Amino acid sequence: MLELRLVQGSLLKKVMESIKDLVNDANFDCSATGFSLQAMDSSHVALVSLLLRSEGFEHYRCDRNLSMGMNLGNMTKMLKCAGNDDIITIKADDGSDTVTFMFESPTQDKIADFEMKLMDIDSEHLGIPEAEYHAIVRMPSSEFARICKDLSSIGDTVVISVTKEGVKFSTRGDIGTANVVCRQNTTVDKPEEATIIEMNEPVSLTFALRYMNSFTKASPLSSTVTISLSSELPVVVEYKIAEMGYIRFYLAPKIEEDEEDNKS
Amino acid sequence: MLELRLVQGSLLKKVMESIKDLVNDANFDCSATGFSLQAMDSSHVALVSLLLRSEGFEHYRCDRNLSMGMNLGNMTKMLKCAGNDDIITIKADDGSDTVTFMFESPTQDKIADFEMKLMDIDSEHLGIPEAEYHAIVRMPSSEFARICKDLSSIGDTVVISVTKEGVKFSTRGDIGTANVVCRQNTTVDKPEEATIIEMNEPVSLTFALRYMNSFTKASPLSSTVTISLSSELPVVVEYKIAEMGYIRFYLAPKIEEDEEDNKS
DNA sequence: CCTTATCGAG
DNA sequence: CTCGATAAGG
Repeated sequence: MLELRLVQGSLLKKVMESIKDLVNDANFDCSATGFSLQAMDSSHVALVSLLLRSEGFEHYRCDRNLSMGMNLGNMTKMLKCAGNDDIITIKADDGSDTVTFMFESPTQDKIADFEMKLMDIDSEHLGIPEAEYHAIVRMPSSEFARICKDLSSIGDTVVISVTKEGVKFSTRGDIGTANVVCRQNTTVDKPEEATIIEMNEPVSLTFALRYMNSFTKASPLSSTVTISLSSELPVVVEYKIAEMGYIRFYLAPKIEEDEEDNKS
Repeated sequence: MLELRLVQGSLLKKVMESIKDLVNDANFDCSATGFSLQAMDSSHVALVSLLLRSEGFEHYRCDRNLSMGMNLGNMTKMLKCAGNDDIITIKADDGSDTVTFMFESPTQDKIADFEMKLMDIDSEHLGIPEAEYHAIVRMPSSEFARICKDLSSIGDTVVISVTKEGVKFSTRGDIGTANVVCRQNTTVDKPEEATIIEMNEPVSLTFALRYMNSFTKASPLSSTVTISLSSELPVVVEYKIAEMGYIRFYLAPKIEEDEEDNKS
């Protein structure tokens, strides 16, 4: 028996909006710890890792670990039927091949339940080792989204280079080149507007903008984004989910032929 | 000679927006009582009935009964040329095969007239008998619209079931099922937010969501909608038009094979 | 937060 | 051309 009651239902709606374009089907894993998902994108290039901790739910009952295979498109359709300030409850009976989403309007006058078929999905659950990163950049999520969108109108890939002074996003395309530099800046009115760079070692890595632009769909979940970079490691783009956990996107850097001199 | 002056011209614009997708051509009937229309939708499944009483017009002159066949698409095009707070006057000379729409801006700085050709349309004017309904539900029109839209992302038909406690809207589709229950609720701040159920007998009927979603295009005309249901009778979905009349949509229930036991 | 208007995609 | 999604206003 599973029953998870999330008062701020819009969180789940936003989570789905941010991964449904990347992943078609995935297993949601439910344990005493929380509600989580780990999945490769459909072209097996990027990885999504979601955690919603049990403490973030108003009510969290999960009698035994459960892995529920869902079609994220269908799940998104159903969640779109929830109002933005509805309370969402996820329910599943043991051994059932369906999951039920219940939406309660704030006034309790309207109660909806949507039942969705579950599916069997093979998935290797990858252990993701904690790693030391050469550089960690924290910046406003909207600014990162804007930069990725802007650069993708010029080129297909972005080179992210971090030095003590700042982080540079560069691209190159048929019509020209573009560089956007964000200086470290901690002297802002609001902490979420800061750009903070923790750097042990300069790093410069190339990524496909197509994926970056997918990741930025999670921007509504958090006002800041954290980008963790190490040479030869996948970049981690993380959006914290207030009081609950995070959504993290992993993407391997491109090894560019004309950047051999970046290798040490 | 016909001359109808409607100060709140936006009413007529909204009326046209709410029926132009359902009906292509129709006769507008003009008498001392008012300006009215009755028409089957193009697939002869639903029926629209509009009444704008003469008292609702600032000036209403209709020397003799007149039936004017109009192409509603063309009429809508012309009405779109009226500002939302323009005064609209409908004019027709006796025996003329045209109708003129005159739009006056509130400041009288701009006066437009659009002349449209009339057409001959056969139409059996159906007498719609007043009926006793098993159940009448009044609820916010926006809520009804939202429910029909949400359910149509899951299935094609909606089962509307009324009990004393509330009204339930249900559907079923490939990806799962959905039920939305609205409880009777009269204790709200504003009367137009209430959900009121008058029920003589429980009723459960099935309708095509495609038509329901067409009907809800009339939501801007009224903050509440009234749904009148009886087994074996067409449902009536009514939007009152303040001070003037109503627009009513009639739709026959589907007789579902697997619901034979609903028949008494 | 809901409604409406404008824009972009299929 | 219709629709959905987004952005602005109430």
